[in-house]
Amino acid sequence: MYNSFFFFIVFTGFAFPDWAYKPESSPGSRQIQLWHFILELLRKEEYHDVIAWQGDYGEFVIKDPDEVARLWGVRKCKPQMNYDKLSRALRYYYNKRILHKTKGKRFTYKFNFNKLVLVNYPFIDMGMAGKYPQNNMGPVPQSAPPVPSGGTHFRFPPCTPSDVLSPNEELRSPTLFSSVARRLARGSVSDCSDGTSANSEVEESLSEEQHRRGPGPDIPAFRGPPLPRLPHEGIFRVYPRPRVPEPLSPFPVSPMAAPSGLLPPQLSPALPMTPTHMNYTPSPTLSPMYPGGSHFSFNPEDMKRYLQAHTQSVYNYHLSPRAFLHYPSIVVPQPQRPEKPLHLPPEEPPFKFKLQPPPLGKKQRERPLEPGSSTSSSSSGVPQIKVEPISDAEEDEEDLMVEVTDISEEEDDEEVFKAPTVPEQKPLLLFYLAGKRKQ
DNA sequence: TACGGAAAAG
DNA sequence: CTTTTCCGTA
Repeated sequence: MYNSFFFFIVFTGFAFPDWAYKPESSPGSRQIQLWHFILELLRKEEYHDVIAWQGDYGEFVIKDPDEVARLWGVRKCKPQMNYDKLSRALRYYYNKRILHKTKGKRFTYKFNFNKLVLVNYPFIDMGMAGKYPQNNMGPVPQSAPPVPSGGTHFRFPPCTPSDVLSPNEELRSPTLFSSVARRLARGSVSDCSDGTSANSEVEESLSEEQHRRGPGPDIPAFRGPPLPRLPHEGIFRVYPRPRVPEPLSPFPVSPMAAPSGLLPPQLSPALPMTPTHMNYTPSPTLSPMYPGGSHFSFNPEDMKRYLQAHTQSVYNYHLSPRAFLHYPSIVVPQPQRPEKPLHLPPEEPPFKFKLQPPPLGKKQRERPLEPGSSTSSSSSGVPQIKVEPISDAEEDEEDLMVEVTDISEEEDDEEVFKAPTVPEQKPLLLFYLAGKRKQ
């Protein structure tokens, strides 16, 4: 049922923005993208002197810009690559929300994903864990996502999502998700593919991982054994039971590994200065995720709350709902509004919005009309709008927004609605969709 | 050092 | 589309 998808997603913290789903290497995938490359370097301790997690959660510092640029150049077969160019590419991620700059800190950028999934789903292996158990010295950067390495793959709990969420709680739209499927096919990956010596370092280590067979504690993330129907599942892994933190893991201690009493403290280290704004944070005892024993416990009520909170946080952290869209059958529960149908009337948004022009890149500004584009229904009709919360001067303005994308038609993204995060326990969210355009 | 426009490339 | 390349501005 759709539930399995949804459940899986929620459960595994699959609510990453779509960019986070691109597999490191998948057949037919495209060229590797910079953000992914950065992630690769970050998870390998051999590059810790060049680039490493540092600072706030999700923050990383490029210690040696020239080297990073060089490596990138090697990977992309662009010998002329330099930090200036690389950084330009990085800046293009700002609007995409993949990254943002940590102002005041030189060469420091921050990934936009952590707050949510990583914080709430510490047991998910995003592939950030190093594969080199030895050598973990130094203080663990809190900036690194909590990634216990090793562990079993997620399994659906004994109860189905429907046990937790009633149908009407779903935010569901068949058309909405229709286009999603095709996106699944999109890959992103890597290899310059020439296999030349040029791809040395990074490539080499990657290859090593990539060619490794069979799931193991050290399996590189992004490549776990595939679960049926979930092409990307390899990206994340769930750790149902406590494990000993891996030395190399960015995190000193895996939240999951700790005894219940320690859980709370351990969850936070990852996000020291960044408030989570969760309406509900699963406690060791309450959280269905908590591996109090060897298995999950699923208290319907808790689960329900958990899921709701999670979903809410997904939006709060502006992880684009697009993430959900990858799964045609998934549905998003409406946070804090369990009993109501999800479709919010566009006319009555739960929040105050400030209309803002879409973060158009120049590309959108000047969009030559395309003759004969059958799919271009969007251009004329629905205006693209981006809504931004009026008030929310948070330290993390961006992260506090709710972002919604409408994909009623094709795939796409850019029409984004943002709603302010509702502090405390207000009902949150969401979104809804409006027109969208094809990119 | 950082940002972002422009245009080109793949 | 994403990234590369170039560049003016702050």
